[in-house]
Amino acid sequence: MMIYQKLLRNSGYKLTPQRQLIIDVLLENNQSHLSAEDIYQLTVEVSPELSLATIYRTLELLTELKVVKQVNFGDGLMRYELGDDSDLHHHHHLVCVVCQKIEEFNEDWLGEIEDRIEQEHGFQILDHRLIFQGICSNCRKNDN
Amino acid sequence: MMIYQKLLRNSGYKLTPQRQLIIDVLLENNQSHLSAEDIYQLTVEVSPELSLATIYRTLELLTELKVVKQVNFGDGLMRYELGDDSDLHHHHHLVCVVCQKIEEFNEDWLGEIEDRIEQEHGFQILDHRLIFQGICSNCRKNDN
DNA sequence: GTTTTTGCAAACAATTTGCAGGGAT
DNA sequence: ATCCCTGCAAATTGTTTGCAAAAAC
Repeated sequence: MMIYQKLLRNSGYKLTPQRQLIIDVLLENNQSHLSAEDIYQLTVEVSPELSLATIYRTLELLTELKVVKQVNFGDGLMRYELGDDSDLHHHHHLVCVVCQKIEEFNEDWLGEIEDRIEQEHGFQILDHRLIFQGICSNCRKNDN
Repeated sequence: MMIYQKLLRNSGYKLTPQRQLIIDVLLENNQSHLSAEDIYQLTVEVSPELSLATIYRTLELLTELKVVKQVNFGDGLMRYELGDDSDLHHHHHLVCVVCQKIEEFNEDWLGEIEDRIEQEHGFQILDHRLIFQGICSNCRKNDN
């Protein structure tokens, strides 16, 4: 937590209790791809006065500082995940269309593909998003 | 256009003038990744009484019938593209963060990756979305 | 005591919905 | 005559913003 205080300070921001709480929630639910509303539901128990607006503002700030990354699964809202850049670049998602659960997996084979795209299209790649939609092993067992 | 009439009929729907017009606009702007609002702007010239609500309902219907596919580039609104499934599966996007232009490219190397995921995760893949964000060749030349 | 940061409520933008009228079969 | 389809306006949802008060330095 000292880490985050320092990180904010260095950029001219303060680690307020609200921001601390939001970061805590993100840390505790690391693999969960929380939405702003999800975070609100988790913080409201601890600190009912914390407003959704503050959550959005904090997430915007943390995104700017690269503490969190926004991910859009196309389900109508933004989701946020903690993580450092090096991880995230090789980190993708499997979204189950039955139970909506999101699995993660890591791979780095996009590297060579990116090289090819840069050569063939002259397109300088900064980031990518790869999302697979399908049916997870659990739902396949319960063959819905 | 007969094709679409048949397609709708077979599913119990009618090819109304409004639906026809929306399909025409999609056909004429095939590579354009139009949003609902874009389509509205294009139809309103021809047929000013056509409402945005009808466009949304038509796009929902066409999505259901697999005539169009929704694509979410994470820019806050849904975009729609015509196309048959076989194409779309090997069809990805390069989104320029400078000029917002969207290039397309086709590749099918995700096949082997999908096989691996199915084996390792027991996850049955139905679809995927791969989007690269970066700087297009044009914007690189004008070195912004 | 100035600068951040917050909570509240209002504003906003994209999309959806309820309903009553219009059109096709 | 029924059922599908449409336009309109209102509702909904996710997110952003203006402003005045509270907190941090």
